[in-house]
Amino acid sequence: MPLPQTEMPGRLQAHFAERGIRMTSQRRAILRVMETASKHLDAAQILRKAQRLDSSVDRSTVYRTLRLLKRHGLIDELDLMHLNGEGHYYERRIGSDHIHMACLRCGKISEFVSASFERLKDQVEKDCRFHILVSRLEIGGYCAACRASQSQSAASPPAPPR
Amino acid sequence: MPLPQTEMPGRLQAHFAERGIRMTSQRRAILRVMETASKHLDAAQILRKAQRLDSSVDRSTVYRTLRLLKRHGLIDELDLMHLNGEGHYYERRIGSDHIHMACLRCGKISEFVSASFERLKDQVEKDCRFHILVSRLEIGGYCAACRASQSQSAASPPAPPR
DNA sequence: TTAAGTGCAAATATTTTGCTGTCAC
DNA sequence: GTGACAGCAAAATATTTGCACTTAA
Repeated sequence: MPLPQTEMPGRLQAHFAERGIRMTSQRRAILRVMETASKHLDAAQILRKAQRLDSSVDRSTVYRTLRLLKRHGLIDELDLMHLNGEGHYYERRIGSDHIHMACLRCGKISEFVSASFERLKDQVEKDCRFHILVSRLEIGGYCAACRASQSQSAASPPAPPR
Repeated sequence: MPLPQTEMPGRLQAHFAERGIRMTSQRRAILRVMETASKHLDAAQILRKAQRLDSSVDRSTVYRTLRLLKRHGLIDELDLMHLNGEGHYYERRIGSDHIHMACLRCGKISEFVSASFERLKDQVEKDCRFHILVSRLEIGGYCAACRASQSQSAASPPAPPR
């Protein structure tokens, strides 16, 4: 009886095993961090969290493992509009792609799943005869809350747009 | 008699004048580079080209000017799937957004304008009540040519997908 | 005149690499 | 046993900043 496709704990580790990729204590820690992360961690955060599980985890191992996960299409790399610095954020790839929206005023990141997005990608594949492996749609602007407060008051100091 | 809206040389400089932004010889050089660029320059390339027009242009001025242009929505910042290194690419914002597709095998960048993309953004604005200022859709995968050659021969050594 | 802009050098931030030793299989 | 993986330190890459001087408006 097949297990459900999404959110299964240990899915990343299972992937490694299936593909014959060697498992180490350090990788186990990093994979667990990625599996249990609620959202959008950058390399430094992943390092810190992984070190709590295995204090020997080194920064370079984090980068090497992230590269491995990326190459295998198991995680996605995001910019989130570079709201803080020039680094990248990572998230597990689960199910269908979603759009990331970053509020340039309050910094909130929201996500949006849209059938139109899937259709758009299908159109690209067909019209451009391009085989899509990764796709990233990131949007910057003002979220509903900030639009409201912005139009009413110039009182609360907005975070400067980058 | 009004000049055409697109591709008008000096358009960026005109923008600066309209908005009362101070013009300097260095900025003039950088703006000219952005205006005449065929495509997708990174900061180092912009620096080199600008220095040919005004040898005094410094790297920091390039970064400062790019930030200014970004803030004013006159250029877009791209990753192009980080095919070479972690830097960014810049292009003038002209007319409607386009999708960037990066071939992970041959490195070719292609572009695609799609009405569906515009509709998708409209949907996001409405459904999420989010006011979009910038959007970036980048796709990585295999272009038509590489799909063809890849399925037939393992002869030509593919550029490794990072 | 003077606020804004600049070059220069140094700092910061992020990611990668070389090397040598270790460990999973 | 051995090839893949690890830590460590140092390098490479990309971008930003502090400061004193210059310049556009």
